[in-house]
Amino acid sequence: MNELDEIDIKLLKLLGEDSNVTTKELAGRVNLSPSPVFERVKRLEAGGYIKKYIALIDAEKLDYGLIVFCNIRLKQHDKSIGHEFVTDIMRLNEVVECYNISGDYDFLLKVYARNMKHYQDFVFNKLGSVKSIGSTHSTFVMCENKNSYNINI
Amino acid sequence: MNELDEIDIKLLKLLGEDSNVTTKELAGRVNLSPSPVFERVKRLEAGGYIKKYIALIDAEKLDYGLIVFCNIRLKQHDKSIGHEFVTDIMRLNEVVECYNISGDYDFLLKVYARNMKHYQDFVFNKLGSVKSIGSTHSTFVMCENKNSYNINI
DNA sequence: CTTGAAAAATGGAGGGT
DNA sequence: ACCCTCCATTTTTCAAG
Repeated sequence: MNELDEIDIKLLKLLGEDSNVTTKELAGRVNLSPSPVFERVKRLEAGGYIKKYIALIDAEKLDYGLIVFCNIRLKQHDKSIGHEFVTDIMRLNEVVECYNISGDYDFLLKVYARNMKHYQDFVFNKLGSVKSIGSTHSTFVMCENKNSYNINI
Repeated sequence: MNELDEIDIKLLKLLGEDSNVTTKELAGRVNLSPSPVFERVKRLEAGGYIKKYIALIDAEKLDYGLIVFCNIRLKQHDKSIGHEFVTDIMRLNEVVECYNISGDYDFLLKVYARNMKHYQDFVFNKLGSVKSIGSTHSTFVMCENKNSYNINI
């Protein structure tokens, strides 16, 4: 699969906002019949343009109302320490996202916690036992103004 | 809807990772028949535990391979300036996420750009024309090690 | 891309524990 | 209150044109 035309882009946009639409509905939106739309979507899936389909779960409803961005500086910067850090961090289910970043810190984590007490416990007991960590700096989210989960095309 | 039992949590977990599973498949995973599973999922949707279903689009495939976390400090901190900033920022389609945060900066944006040149253009021309912004600080993502998009329960 | 038809999933009725 | 089996309807999926 090489190039996407405008209809493919439109389909990606629509599915990126709501994947529960029927092929029929999608077809109506792009002025085609269901079959070609079905084929296009399958092609977008096979080509890796659509990675997967997920349900978005409301973290607040599950009493995980606190979002924290946790900056992390490693003790050392060789490859094995970095790899060790990532595998350690992957096991922590409070960590939803992990990025290797430029700047003063090495990694940025997005963390979901129930409350401050829970976050404190996370930092002291869970991060505290990850040996590759040098120091951390937490930035607390006061309000999530926008999260589209996808590129806006 | 008040309490979730273990089966509901399991269903949320499964759907949060892959929402393309059939009710039958889900039923097998939680050792129930399709009907009660179907009813539970509908209850989870109606109760707001499942916010929506989306397709995850591969940004790199669409030539948006650069992720930047952009910290923003406002000029002033009254409510109307904050509101003005958020509405201005919402219009920028490079901005995927926007958080009101604690600390040295007021907002944290997650930005998708095609490349450095595009990001430079975004900062100078798009952020540059948002009057409420005082200063910015960009942190570039070198590697996205993990992104589960959902709470890990 | 269209039509059209087989296969499968959804979503509900009715009954049982 | 919760679950099950069964069935009509809708949707998906895949031919052939």
